[in-house]
Amino acid sequence: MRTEERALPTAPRRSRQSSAEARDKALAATAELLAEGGFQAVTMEAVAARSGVAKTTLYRWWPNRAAVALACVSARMAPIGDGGPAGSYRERFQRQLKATIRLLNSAEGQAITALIGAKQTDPLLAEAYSEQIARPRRAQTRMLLQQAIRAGEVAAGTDPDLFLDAIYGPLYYRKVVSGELVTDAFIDRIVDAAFIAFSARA
Amino acid sequence: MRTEERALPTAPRRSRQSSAEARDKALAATAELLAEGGFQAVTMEAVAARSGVAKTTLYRWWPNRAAVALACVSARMAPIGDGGPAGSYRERFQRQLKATIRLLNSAEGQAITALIGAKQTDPLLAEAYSEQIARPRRAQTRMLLQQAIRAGEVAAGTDPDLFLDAIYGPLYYRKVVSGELVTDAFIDRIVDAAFIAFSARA
Amino acid sequence: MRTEERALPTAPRRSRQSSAEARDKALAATAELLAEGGFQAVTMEAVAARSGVAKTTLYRWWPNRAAVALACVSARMAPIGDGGPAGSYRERFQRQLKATIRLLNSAEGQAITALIGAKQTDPLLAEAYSEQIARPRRAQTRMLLQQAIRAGEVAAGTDPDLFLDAIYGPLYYRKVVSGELVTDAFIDRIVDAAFIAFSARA
Amino acid sequence: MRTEERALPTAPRRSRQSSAEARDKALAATAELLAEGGFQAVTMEAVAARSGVAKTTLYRWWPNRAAVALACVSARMAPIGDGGPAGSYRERFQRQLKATIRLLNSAEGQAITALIGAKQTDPLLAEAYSEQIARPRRAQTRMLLQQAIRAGEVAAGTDPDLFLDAIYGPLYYRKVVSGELVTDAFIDRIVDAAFIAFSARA
DNA sequence: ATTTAAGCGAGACGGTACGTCCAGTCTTCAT
DNA sequence: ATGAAGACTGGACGTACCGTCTCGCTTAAAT
Repeated sequence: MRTEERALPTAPRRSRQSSAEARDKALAATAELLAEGGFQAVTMEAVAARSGVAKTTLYRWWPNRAAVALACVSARMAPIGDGGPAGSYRERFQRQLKATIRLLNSAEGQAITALIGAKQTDPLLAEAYSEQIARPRRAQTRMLLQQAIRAGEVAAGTDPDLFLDAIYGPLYYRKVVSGELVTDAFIDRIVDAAFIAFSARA
Repeated sequence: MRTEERALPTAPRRSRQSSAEARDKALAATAELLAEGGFQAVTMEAVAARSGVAKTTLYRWWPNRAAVALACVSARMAPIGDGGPAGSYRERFQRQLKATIRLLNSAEGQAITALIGAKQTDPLLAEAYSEQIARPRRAQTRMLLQQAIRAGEVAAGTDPDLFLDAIYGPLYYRKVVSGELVTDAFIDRIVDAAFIAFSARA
Repeated sequence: MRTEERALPTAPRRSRQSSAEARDKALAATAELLAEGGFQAVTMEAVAARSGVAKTTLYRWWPNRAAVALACVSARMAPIGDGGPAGSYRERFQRQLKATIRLLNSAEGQAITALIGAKQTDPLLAEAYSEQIARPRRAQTRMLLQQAIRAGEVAAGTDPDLFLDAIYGPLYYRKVVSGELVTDAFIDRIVDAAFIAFSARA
Repeated sequence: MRTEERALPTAPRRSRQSSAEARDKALAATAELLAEGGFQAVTMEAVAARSGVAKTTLYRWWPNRAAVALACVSARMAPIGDGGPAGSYRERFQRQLKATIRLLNSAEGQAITALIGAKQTDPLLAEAYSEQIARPRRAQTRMLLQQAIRAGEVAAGTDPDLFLDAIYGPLYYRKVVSGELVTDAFIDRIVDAAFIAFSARA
């Protein structure tokens, strides 16, 4: 079960009907290319050829291939769940992180890590990633944390970003930096550790 | 992709003087290019032009530009310190992480994060990165952790990789994924949390 | 970088104007562009942007950029003079050719030679050029020649086109084909030669 | 712009073999394209596609499509004849001009007039045209004229360029500027006129 | 002392993709 | 219902690097 679906900050404000059509065709083709060959396969030429949208039009709307891929991922990425209503907040976080790693391991997730990779050398992409991917997801997880704090499972004065980085950090670190497999057991123990360190009684 | 240089095919290795010379010139040029324009500037053409080493020769030793950059960084990166002898192991870890983030924030660090970015879509580079950068550093930090365990500051049964990912994960997460600034206070608190969660008495 | 679509410019100001008004504005803009950057600068996009006339409207009136430039030149080109009343017809022709070469050397003349260039690969433009530029001018010079014939300076049976091509040909040849400078002395001698060859006594 | 291939730097003792091969293939494809669709059809993309030579390589040797077409025409254009040995010099010039107009009316000639057109707005092409097409042909016709002068058919003091422009000018004028048909009779009469105007007795 | 071939510089080559410009067409919307 | 605004497809442009491929040259090792 999902919480209420928040609209992503993508507000397609278009004044031309056909522009939305071209945009949709382009993003659909991008999604196909992502699924087939990953981020590498998302070249402007390929998107243009696949979608029937002229390259000129692609460049009218996005400055480069990373922006296209980002728009595609951002538009299609399922919103983060709240881990369901059942169980403790510790368990809900564990479910949330497991959902996250499943997403990152999917074909769509390959696009996300590729975008994280690409933004290391592209400040504009980094900014766009923050706005469209990182911040919305962080906002959602922060809400769950605040509930956990109100429920007394996490200490009252806990810095939300510190806590969330403490649990999401190891996950992304393994996925993006060290390349080690992220197991459910790893997630359980990382979340356990955070709930110990930031427990109300600590 | 191979880590350092490729093995020469023939056993009777004629140690030609200039091969090492060409390799050194190439890496020196790479270091300059990294400093000047980051990883983006390290193209095979630029390295060849800058170093006076023929492109052919570069490809004889490295399969692509990422491998060259990796060899350069790997050769020049200072080994991780052990945090110095003074103070508790908690403090030594904090010093070690602060040294790490200073490295990542340097010009050389831009190359490292760029390589982490590039390896998201290049499995051979990912493997080479693991071999040359990640594993050696992890081995060093694991030794420090084992000392901390022997000293009783960390619980005896602690999984070293779990503990180390718990402290390095948030650091790299901020640097590579979220892009937020990594402050000394953040490091202190992350390490504090890990020492609480994995303390001997837990 | 923009994530979704780039911002559309605001405040679309639309006001209707008469067709003649649009045509005049377009030709005025064309004249400016011709003066600034020659025929190369006369693109439909540039004329539209400069004049405030929509590209659609330009295409309603002219089939392509060459036609626009031609219309501009044709509308603004001073009619050929008759060399003034004074002197012999030989001298009047010499004055007329000198005026022609001065025109061709002017900024407007650059447009004319560019149009002559463009019509080599554009039959419609070639036809339009003939109608609007070549024929009217030839008609004027033919009248002068007929006067010269009546005055006895040129032989009675002279084919007008042959005579006129004999004097205008070398001028345009130098200007358009060989690129050599056309001096007043060259014109004098070419006209002299024609008057010798086609003199009444020949 | 360079005429044929760009000057190799120093020490061109490198294998010119492969470069000549690519050059030949490119020019052969260009000739086909010229024959099929005229100068318009000679695009770098088309030459590359047709010849199997990479676009990069085309740009290595020629700066733009006009230069390619020029190199093609220049390499394949038959040298001007001397009009054959028989008859008077007047007749030899008439034969020479008739051969010239036949050339200009051929498929190859379309390329020449198109190049003359293109050079109106491309100074580098204009220079290359002069060097490779105009000057060599003028040198040949000037030799014939000098023989005519020595033979007493043309006055001794005649300026060669003036005489030659007087006969070639009307030909090119009709072909390039006015678009009128150039008949054999027209050529005969133009040459007659020049021989009258510049006759030894004049 | 003479081969001999590995390693080298130089750089041309076929390619892929880039990002841009402009052409000419088509749709929408305001007046 | 006209015409300005401007989005669209499409073709070609000229550039940057890629990774591959001869070439000859140099020189150390093995004769």
